[in-house]
Amino acid sequence: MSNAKGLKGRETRQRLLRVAEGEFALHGYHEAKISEIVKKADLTQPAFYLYFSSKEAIYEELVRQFRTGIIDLLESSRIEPGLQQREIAWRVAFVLERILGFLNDNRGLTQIGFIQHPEAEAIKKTIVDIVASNLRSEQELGYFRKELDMEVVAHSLVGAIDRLTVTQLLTDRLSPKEVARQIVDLFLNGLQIAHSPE
Amino acid sequence: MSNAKGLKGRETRQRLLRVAEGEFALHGYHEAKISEIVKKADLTQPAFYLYFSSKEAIYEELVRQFRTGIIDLLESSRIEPGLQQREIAWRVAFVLERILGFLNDNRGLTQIGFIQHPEAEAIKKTIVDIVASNLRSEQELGYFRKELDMEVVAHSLVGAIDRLTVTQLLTDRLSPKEVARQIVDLFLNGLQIAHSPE
Amino acid sequence: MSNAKGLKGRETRQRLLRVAEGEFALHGYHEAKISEIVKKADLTQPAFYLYFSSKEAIYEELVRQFRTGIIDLLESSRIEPGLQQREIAWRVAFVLERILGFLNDNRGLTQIGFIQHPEAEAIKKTIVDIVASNLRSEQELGYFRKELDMEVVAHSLVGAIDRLTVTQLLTDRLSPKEVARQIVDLFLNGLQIAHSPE
Amino acid sequence: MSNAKGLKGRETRQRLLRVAEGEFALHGYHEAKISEIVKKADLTQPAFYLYFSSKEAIYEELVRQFRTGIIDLLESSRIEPGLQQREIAWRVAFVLERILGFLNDNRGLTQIGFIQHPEAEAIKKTIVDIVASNLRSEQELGYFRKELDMEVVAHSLVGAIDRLTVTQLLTDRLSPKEVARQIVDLFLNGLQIAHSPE
DNA sequence: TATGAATGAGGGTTCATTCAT
DNA sequence: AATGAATGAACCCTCATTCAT
Repeated sequence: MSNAKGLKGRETRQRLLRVAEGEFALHGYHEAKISEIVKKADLTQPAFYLYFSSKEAIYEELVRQFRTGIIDLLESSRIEPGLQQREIAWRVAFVLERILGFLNDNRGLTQIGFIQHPEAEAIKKTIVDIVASNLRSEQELGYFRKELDMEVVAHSLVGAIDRLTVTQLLTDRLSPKEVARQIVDLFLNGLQIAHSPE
Repeated sequence: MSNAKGLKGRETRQRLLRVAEGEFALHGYHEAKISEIVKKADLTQPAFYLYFSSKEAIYEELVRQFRTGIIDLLESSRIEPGLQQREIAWRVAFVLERILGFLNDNRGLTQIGFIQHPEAEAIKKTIVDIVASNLRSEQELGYFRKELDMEVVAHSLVGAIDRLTVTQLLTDRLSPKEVARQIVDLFLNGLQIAHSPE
Repeated sequence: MSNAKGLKGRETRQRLLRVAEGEFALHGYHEAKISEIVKKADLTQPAFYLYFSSKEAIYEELVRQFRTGIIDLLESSRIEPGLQQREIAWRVAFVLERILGFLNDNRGLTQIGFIQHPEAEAIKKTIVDIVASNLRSEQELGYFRKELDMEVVAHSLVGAIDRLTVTQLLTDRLSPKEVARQIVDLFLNGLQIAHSPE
Repeated sequence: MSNAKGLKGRETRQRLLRVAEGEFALHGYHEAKISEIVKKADLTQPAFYLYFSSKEAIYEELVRQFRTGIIDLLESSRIEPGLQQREIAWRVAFVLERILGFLNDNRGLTQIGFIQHPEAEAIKKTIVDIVASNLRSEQELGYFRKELDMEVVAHSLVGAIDRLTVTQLLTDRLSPKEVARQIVDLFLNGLQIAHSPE
């Protein structure tokens, strides 16, 4: 329950977090068992409660780790104004790649905080807000079509990220860079062949 | 376990299914309690087992209802070839609207079979396959850009549907028709203002 | 609960008894399920209670059938006095064969009333009493050795019958006649080669 | 499930085994309740599952204890060849007394493993095999009558042991020694007064 | 004579959590 | 910093039995 200051204590705590991450990611909150976590961490059940006050507490801590990570990333990725039209694609792709890279590098946390936890909804909402705000800036600068509702677009983007993360990234089918490229191409240019509006 | 033939039996069974749908949708599989389901259905626990062999069995039946519904819908929505370029948007929007309408009309089932059940992943994959196959037909007919990987596009589309369903549809913010319109506009035309390719 | 007088009723009752005999014999009292009995008798559960007041009631009735049968048999088999020494073996073998024949012809009842029911102990005790009484008569007439405790002998005899019934009779390895012959030979003459007591 | 290593744990485990032995012996498998066992062992139900994985598991362990005990006893009791005719009776009586002593000293286990468990049949078969093999040796050495089927004799002997254990031993009517003496006398010499075969 | 529908009572088992050391 | 031992609180499920028709 205390943050146990000694070195050994800190290590044990980390071990529990890492094992728990794996178990939660794999089985979900309910099917993940404290008994299994401590066994894999080479500890007894009471020891668990030396470091975390409850099963929920460690789960929440993992969610917090995810949220902090992703939010920090997004905050530091605001696209500065004043870009040229053609630079935008590059810039957006770059930000997207960083996000996907983060998800890819933190698969357990992603599974927990981006997919299964009830709060995933809230986290996604936060992302959507940031993205939508970015998009609106560009829109006002005349880069994007005026008639689009940028909140809907942002939700769609997050949806695409979600699905492609689960099906391509976490299954090692595509790299973050490749996924980013395809999303950007699709979202910027759409499906249809541009028909010269004469 | 048996399908109890009389009229009353059938009604009771339906009542259990409807109540269970609500409970599972609201609380998820584990937090949903048989005791609560039967209480809301005005029955005792043993009565439950007259109609379903286990908690899992009724959950699976609900998932099956969802899958059957959505798959049937998709199968009957294949876009026939030979459309004009500008008809496509209409047609796609129409199909999309039907899908969103189904999700909207079956909120409990959607929550269970499209979001929370492990098999949701498989169901989405099936949808993706059908959609991708449709898209590739159009692509070969020259309507869509050759350089797009239609599987990735299909995943993105499903992701967008997923997110917009949860955030707009199930929260009564937008109607199926409106969501469909926006998705189609975004996916067909993209974000950027078409720059006349001189 | 009533003895249901009509013909059809009597038939149904018999069917239930026969099916129950099989189920109880095969699975024992607790593992035998009313649901299974009625299913095999092509009836519904409430119908069962038209003929028997409870699960225990039908079980007891079967035990009663067994006890009545075997006791009647024994009562009618008292060995009349005045036999010659060498006739005794024949006579005893005959009685034994009848008993074994009864057990063999009523396998289900035997399993229930002779092996598994708590009252089997009492039934065996009754048999032992009758047999011991018979044996003591012969003993007093000078046919059997004076130093033997006939109650112990009777218990041993019943034990032999028990085991040989289960292992030889009910498995169709030996016939009642053959089992009777061997038991009589063993119990009358013993294992050892008679050493002429010079 | 685990063998809980500390001293206290081992004691608790033994307590559970002893209490369970009594309950199973008295009521049989189905009527014996875990709730009653733990109450008599001064524990709560979950504690039971610290030591045994299920109700069946502890029952099986008791059966195993019985089987191991009796088989070990029998294995160490093979009658060595080369005995004089008149020593045989002594020797057989001694072995029998040991067996009956074991049954007498382990009444709960005997009830469970020798009487009520389905496997009792198999255990008895094992005993019969060992006994029959012993008997056949003596028979070949000319001590016992050639015309006897020793398997049948062995079954009869086990039957006698069974019945006399239940009716005399477990009811404190006769001692193991006395029961052994009577069985040996009966089985070796038979009922009839040896008629000098002149 | 029989059935469709339902229930009361109880049983085994699991799991997060705590006490005492 | 950690463990052996134990528990409170639930939950799913089964089965004999009954009600109403």
